[in-house]
Amino acid sequence: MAAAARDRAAIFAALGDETRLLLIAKLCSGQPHSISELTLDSKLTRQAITKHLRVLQRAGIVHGVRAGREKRFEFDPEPMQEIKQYLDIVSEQWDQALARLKSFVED
Amino acid sequence: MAAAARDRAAIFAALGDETRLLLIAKLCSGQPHSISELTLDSKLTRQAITKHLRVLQRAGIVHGVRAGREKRFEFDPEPMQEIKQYLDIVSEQWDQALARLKSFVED
DNA sequence: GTATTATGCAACCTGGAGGTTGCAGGACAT
DNA sequence: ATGTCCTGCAACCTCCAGGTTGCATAATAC
Repeated sequence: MAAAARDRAAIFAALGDETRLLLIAKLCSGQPHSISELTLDSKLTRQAITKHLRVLQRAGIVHGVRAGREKRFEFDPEPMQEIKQYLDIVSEQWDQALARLKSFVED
Repeated sequence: MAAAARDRAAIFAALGDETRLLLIAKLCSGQPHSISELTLDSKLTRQAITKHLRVLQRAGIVHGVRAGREKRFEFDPEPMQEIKQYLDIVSEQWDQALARLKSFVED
């Protein structure tokens, strides 16, 4: 279950695009949105939005559900939790390093 | 101070590479490392590592300090804190959305 | 049945990310 | 003073991310 470095890098990479962050902002508010709806809020083509959604889906951040002739995408919180844990670990290591440095100086 | 979406995307993009995550892992443990030292742990060229360090530096995650003939890089925690806050906001929005859905169903 | 709407697929283009090699220059040891 | 070590710069290569256009197809509306 403990995601490998590759997986984390993939999640970060999926978040490393402004358009995709905007898509996440829309989808994490609860309501699923179809591709066409998401395209309306953007200056890009429907195909571009589709590709961005695929990137997010491959990272596990969203998933699509067929609903008749349209495909609704909804948010998936697990990957964000995963990298949040990772950021916590890094911060903790850094804080411990600072603490060691401080106690060394005070000796 | 409140980072724009572009800045966050840049930070995420900088973290979206396995090699750079490894560099961060080394540097967040406290001790600064020179480019040559960091190259030894990798299968890549010194130039490749240099480029990765520049990407991290442009995102504000590390900074380099000249020390004689070598340049030591050290970790910088602010950007990670920044995106951690962002992830908290997204999670909170999602939780609130779930809560609204739950209370709606229970009516 | 026909028109419209939502999506999928494929080809294509462009720029930049990631990587290498080669050379030049500053700093250190002896 | 000379050789060695660490770094910077520049040119180059390859490949894929991001974006577009055009056409095909399934589902809804009328």
